[in-house]
Amino acid sequence: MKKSVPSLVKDPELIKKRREQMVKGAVRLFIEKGFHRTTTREIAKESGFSIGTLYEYIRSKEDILYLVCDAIYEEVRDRLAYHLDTNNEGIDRLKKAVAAYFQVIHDMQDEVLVMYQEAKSLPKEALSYVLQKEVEMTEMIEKVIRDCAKEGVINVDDDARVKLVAHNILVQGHMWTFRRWQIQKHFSLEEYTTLQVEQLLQGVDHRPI
Amino acid sequence: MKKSVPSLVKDPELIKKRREQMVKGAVRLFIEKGFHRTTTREIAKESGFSIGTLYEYIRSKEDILYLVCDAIYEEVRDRLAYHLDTNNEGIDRLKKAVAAYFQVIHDMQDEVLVMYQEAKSLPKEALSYVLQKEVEMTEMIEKVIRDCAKEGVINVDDDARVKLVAHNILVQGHMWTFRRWQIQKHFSLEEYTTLQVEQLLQGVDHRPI
Amino acid sequence: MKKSVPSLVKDPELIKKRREQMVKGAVRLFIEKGFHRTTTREIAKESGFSIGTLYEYIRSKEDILYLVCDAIYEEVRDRLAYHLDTNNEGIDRLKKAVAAYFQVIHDMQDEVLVMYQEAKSLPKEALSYVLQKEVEMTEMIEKVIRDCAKEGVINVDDDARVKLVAHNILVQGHMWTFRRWQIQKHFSLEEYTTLQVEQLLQGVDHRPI
Amino acid sequence: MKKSVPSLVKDPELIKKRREQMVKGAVRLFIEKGFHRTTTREIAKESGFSIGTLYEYIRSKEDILYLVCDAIYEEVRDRLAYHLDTNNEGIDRLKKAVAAYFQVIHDMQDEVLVMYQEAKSLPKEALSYVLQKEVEMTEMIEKVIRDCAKEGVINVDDDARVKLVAHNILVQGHMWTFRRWQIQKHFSLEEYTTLQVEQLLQGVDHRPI
DNA sequence: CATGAATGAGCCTTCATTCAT
DNA sequence: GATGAATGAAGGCTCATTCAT
Repeated sequence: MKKSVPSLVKDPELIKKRREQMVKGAVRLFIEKGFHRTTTREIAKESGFSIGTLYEYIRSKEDILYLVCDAIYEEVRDRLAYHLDTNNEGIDRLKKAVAAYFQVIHDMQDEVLVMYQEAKSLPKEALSYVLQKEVEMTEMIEKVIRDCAKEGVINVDDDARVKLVAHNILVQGHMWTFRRWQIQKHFSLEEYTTLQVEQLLQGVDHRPI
Repeated sequence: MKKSVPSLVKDPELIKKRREQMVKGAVRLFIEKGFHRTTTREIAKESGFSIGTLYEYIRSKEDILYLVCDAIYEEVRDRLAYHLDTNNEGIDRLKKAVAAYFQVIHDMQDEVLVMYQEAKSLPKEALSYVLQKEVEMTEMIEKVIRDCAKEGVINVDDDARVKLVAHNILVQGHMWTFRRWQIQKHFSLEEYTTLQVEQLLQGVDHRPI
Repeated sequence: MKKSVPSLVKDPELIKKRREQMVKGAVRLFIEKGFHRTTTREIAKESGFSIGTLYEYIRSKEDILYLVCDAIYEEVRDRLAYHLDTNNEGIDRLKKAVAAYFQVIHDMQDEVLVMYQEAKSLPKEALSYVLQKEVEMTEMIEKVIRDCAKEGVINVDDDARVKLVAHNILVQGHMWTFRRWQIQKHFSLEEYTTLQVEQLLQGVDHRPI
Repeated sequence: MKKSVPSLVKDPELIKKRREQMVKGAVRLFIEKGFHRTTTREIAKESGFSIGTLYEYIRSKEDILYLVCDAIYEEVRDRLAYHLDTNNEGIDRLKKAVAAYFQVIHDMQDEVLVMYQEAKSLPKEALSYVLQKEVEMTEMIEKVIRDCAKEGVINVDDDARVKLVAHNILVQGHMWTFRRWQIQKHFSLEEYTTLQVEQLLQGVDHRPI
C-alpha cells in the first residue's frame, strides 16, 4: 500500500539515513517558504549534501514532497497510536484520546501545517497514498468513539454520527495549528482541550453517572 | 483597511471591469492547477486580454492572488450577511445562520478551497488584510451566538466559549469542502447541517423547553 | 506534409525572419561542434537574441534541428530544381543534371554534412518528414534517368535499375562531402564530375554514335 | 599506428577481456540510442560491471567510442581480408571481392551504421586513427582493382580512376545500410550485388572474351 | 490604453568523473 | 581490482516582467 520512491543508491541503511536528513531539511525550508518557493539546491544544502547526491535518492522534487508528507503522517500516527495504547476506561478513553491527539498536533504544529498546505501539490497517485493515511487516522478516532459507545458512556446511535464526530475531532486538531494566530491568542492548549472536550461530550449526549 | 492595488490605468470603471474579468479567469485556473502552476500569460488569455494589458492593472502576479482572495472573501461575506439579515428568533437564529453559512460554502466550494490553499502565498502584508476578513466572519458568527445567549435559548457563559464555538462552526464549514472526498460521500448537505447543528446544540447545552 | 513547428509569437513575418537567423546561427555551430555539443544558449547568442527569445520561436532544441534539416533540404532541392529546369537534350540532360547536383552539394558542403550526420537525432516523426525529402530528391534524379531512357540515349531496361542508378548518383554526391578528406585531395570537382559521369554512362550502357 | 587507451589495470589479459565486454555492451546501446544519449552508467551495467570498474579500463567516455569504432573496423577489415584471401582469377576476383564486402557490411549493418554516425564525435586525434582504417580498406579494394587491371580483365587506365572506383564500391556498401529504408525495400542483397557489379563492370569497360 | 515580442534570472535535472572503502 | 556513493558543472527550459510601438 505504501508507494516506494526509487533510489539509485543500493544500501537501504544509507537510503534511510539520507532521506531522513533530506526530509528534515526540506521540512525546515517548506515551513519557512513553502514547497514551490524552495529550490532543490536549497534542500540539498540544508540536508548537508550536494545537489547531485540529492538526486541519487529521489527522482524529482515531488518525490521529496511525498517523502515529507509520508514522514509527517507516519510520525503523527505513530505518536497517536502510542498514546491511544494506554489502557483507559470509560469516558476517559475518549478524553485522553482527544487530549493526546491535540498534544501531538501541538508538538508538530509546523510539520502538520506544511503537510496540509502542500500535499495538494503531490502528483495524483502520491496524493492518494497520503490521503489514505488521513483515512486511517479517522478510523483510529472512530474506533475510540465506538468503543466508548459500546461501553455505554456516550450515546452515538448511528454510524454516520460516529464518522461526523471523528471528523470534527480531527478538524479541531488542525484548527489548533491553522487558526493559531486567532485561537492560540485566546487559549492555552489545556484550555482548548478542556473546552473542546466539554463541547464534544455534551454533543454526544454524555450522561455523567 | 482595504489594501488597494495600484494600476497604471486611470479610469476606475475600467479598472473594476478588467479586474473582474481577471479574477474570474484566475479563479478558474487556480481551481484547476493552483496559483504556482498558473502562469500570468494563462491568466491574461483566460481573462480575454493580452499580457501587456494584464500588467496595466496589477504590479505583480501576487496582486492577482490578493485580488482573488479578496473577491472570494467579499462574496462569501456578502452572501452570508444577506442570509443573516432575515429576522429569525430564538434558537432558529443560530440554526438558520449555520445552515446559511454551510450553504454559502457549499455554493462556493471551489473558490473557498482555492482561497484557503493559496492565501499562504500572499506577501505578508496582503495576507494580513485577508486574514482580517476571516476575523470579520468569526465576529459575525460570534454575534449570532451572543444574541442567542442573551435571549437565553443557549447557554454559553463566557466569552472564550463563544469564540470557540464560532471557530468550530467556521471550521466545520471549511471541512465540508476540504474533506469533501470523505464527508460528501457520507452526507448530503442537509444531513450534514442537521447533524452538525445537533452536535452543536447539545454541546452548547441547549435545553429545549 | 510539412510539419510546422509551433511558436508563441504570432507575426508570421517575424517568425520567418527569426527562424532564418536561428537556422543560420545553428548551422554555423553544428558544423563546428555538432548538435549535441552545441547549447541552446550558444544558438541564441549566435542568432543574435536571448535564450528567452529563442524559446518564443521553438519548443525544444530538437525543433531547431528539424528547422535546420528542413531548411538545408529545401535549399538543396530548390537549387537542384532550378538547374534541372534548363532545357537539355539527349545525354546532356543526364550529364548536366549530375553536374548540377554535384555542384549544389559542393556549394553546400558543410550544411549537407551536418544534415546527414545529425538528422538521426531528430524525433521519429520529424525524421520521417526529413527522409521524405530524400525520397523526393531521388525521384527528381530518377525522372531525369527515365527521360533519357525514353529518348533512347541510355539503356536502362527495368525500374529497379533506374532506382539503383539514381541512388548511386545521390550517394556519389554525399561522398564528395563525406569523404572529402580523401576525395578532394585527388580530384577537383570538375574531374570528379567528369569521371563519375563516365563511369555512370558506360554503366548504363550508353552507346555513342 | 594504433592509439592505445591507458588503463589503471595492469593485467593485459584482463584489460582485453573487460574491454571486449565493454565494447559489446556499448555497441548494443549505441545502436539503440546513439553515443550521446547513452550514459557511462548504462554502459557499465550492460557490460556487467560497475561504473567504478569501467573507469579502471578507460579514461573517458570518448575512449569507449574509440574502442568501439576500432573494434568494428577491425572486424570488418578482418572479415573482408579473410574473404579476399581466396584465390580467384580473372574478373571473378573483383566480383567476389565486391560480393564479399557487401556481405560483410550486410552482416554488420548496425555496427557499421553506428560507427559511421558516431565517429565524428571522436576527439581529433582518435578520429585520425580511425580514418586511417578507412584508408586501409580503400587500399584493399584498390589492390583488387589494380590486380584485375594488370590481368587485363578490366580496363582502368590511370590511378585516379582506380581510386574513384574503389571509393564508389566502398560507398555503395555503406549505402546498403545507410539507405536501407529505401534500398532494402527494393532489392535483396543478391540482387543489389549483381546489379551494382553490372554497373561497375560496364563502367570500367569490361570486355567479356 | 492595448499589444505582444523580448529579456534573463533561475529552476529542475543529468551525468561524466572521482575516490574512499 | 572492484565497488558505488558523492560531486557539481552544465544543460534545457520556463515565466514574471518590461517597454517600444
